Amino acid sequence: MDNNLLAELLFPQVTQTIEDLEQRFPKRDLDENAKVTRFAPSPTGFMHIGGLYATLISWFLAKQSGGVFMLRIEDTDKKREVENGIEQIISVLGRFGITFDEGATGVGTANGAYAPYQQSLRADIYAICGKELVKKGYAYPCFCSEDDLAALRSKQEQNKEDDLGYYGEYATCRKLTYEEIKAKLEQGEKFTLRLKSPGSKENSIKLKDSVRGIIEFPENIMDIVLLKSDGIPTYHFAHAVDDHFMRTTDVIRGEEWLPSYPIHHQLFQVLEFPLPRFLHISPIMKLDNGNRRKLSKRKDAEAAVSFYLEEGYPVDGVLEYLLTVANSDYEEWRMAHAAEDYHNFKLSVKKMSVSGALFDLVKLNDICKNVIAALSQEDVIAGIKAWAAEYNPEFAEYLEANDEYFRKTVAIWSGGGKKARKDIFKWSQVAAEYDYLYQEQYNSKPFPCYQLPENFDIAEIKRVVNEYELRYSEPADSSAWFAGVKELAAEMGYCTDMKAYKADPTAYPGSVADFCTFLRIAITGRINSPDLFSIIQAIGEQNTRSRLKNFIVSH
RNA sequence: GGCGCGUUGGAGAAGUGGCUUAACUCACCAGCCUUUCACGCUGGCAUUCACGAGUUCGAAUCUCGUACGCGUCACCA
Repeated sequence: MDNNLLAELLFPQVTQTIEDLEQRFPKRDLDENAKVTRFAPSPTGFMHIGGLYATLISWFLAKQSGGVFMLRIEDTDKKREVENGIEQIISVLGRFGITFDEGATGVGTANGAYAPYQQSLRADIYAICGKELVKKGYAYPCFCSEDDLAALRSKQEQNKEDDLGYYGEYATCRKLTYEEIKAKLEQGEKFTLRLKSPGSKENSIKLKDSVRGIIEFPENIMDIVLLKSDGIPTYHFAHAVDDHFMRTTDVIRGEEWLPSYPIHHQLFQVLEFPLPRFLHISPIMKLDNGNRRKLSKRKDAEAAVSFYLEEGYPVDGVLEYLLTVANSDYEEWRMAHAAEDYHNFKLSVKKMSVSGALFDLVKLNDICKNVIAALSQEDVIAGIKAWAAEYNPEFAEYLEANDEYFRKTVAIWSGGGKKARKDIFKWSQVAAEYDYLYQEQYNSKPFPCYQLPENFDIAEIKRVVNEYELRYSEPADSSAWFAGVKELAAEMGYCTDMKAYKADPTAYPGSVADFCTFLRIAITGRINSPDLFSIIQAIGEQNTRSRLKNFIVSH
């Protein structure tokens, strides 16, 4: 068959050639070490934490090499698409401080010389490449229906074939003559364009993955679909065409793409495109019934990036956690460069792990605690307000109306420095964790929620609280307050000298520490809280008294 | 089932043939500091690197096999 004739029959509207595309999208004028990377999501309205992870790595590698970072939208599956999908991706990434040098900026809009960056807008480009492959004898139209393909599969399953799919002898449409094709087209039959794979299982190909090293595969033999019947390309074809014409130097993507690498390798080969570098990222896993599995969109709330925003995790904390997953020596770097911006960390491809890391929320929390603890009071206030404005309007309203009081309460537990408290790791904790500070004015949560110590009798605790309430008078300052507490504690038999107490704990009902714990429980409802005196001072005498009384009557 | 990837402590991991009696971080435990709560500090936490065999004077590091886990085999990405 004359391939040129077939190409014209299939793509009569296409007049340009790959040569034209090479000129339209010229090679980039960049330093040879500069990396051009991209994030290429489908706009399904869901940003996975793994996607953020991949983005972060791609972004670092591009930026640190003086390269280019792009956003390409892979909207080739209209069924899964979601409204505002593109905007959501851009906005969520923006919240994490990730911006693009070029790429889609919204539906149909873009910034950069290699536009469009939205695959659904690049149909002409794929058609040109498709036509070229037909001319070279590397592609042909396939008229098989879904049913035909299903029948083929079950036949192959019965034959116990190792490879299921459209290939070799099974690829019936390969054998169609020009006349048969023409007749089908004239009857209005739709076709998919398939690769005519020149591969053989006997041959092997090698991938030099940037983190995994050399991986060997048998050559691809599948006649995969290049263009769907609606003319939209499949991922594989779009990847080869776009990453070539966008001049990507490093394809960074999830490990799930590894098995289809032979297809991509072959596509680059038949298209006569030079191969970019590849880096396959291991997935972020979760332990489920003793087994590891990928973080799942359906089962795990923490799989969604929006989760961290809603919960009020500081975005830098999330990013720093992801950095430790990428390069575990990030933590050492962070300790050595406490004040430095994490963007200055040199991300190393060599140090990236090959096996999938378990997502560790506890560690994330620890990192976020440190991030918040290092913040100035003003930044803490701003962080809380910004979070509340978006996710807890009721609390935001309260903060707005009680700004002065709110600032006073924040001063109790924040402010950075060496002795910073590490009570909270996300903004949503503020109202919950410090509910005793906002009880009278903002009742988002029922109070009290007393936590009682295990080794003391409730009657004894009540005795102490009652006595304290009777003697209570507004303290002048912190040391006067504590002196009073000590005096009463001693009077009630409690040991006020910690050293003496430790030497013989059985000689006393408890220590002054225990004594304070009782008061703390009555006033704050919990065993741990910031400095008690500061709290008393913030909430005022009246509230302090009523809480002490309330504790007694409610137990 | 085919193909591919992986397996160092509870978690993330460093380590690529002798410098490792396996770093560092989180978690956990003990203690110290301390006028409460924290913060901080010190110490403990793998006689051993999935298992088996081999190469070597020497192996977590090299080779082979086994087991287990994961991924993938669409007109989805």
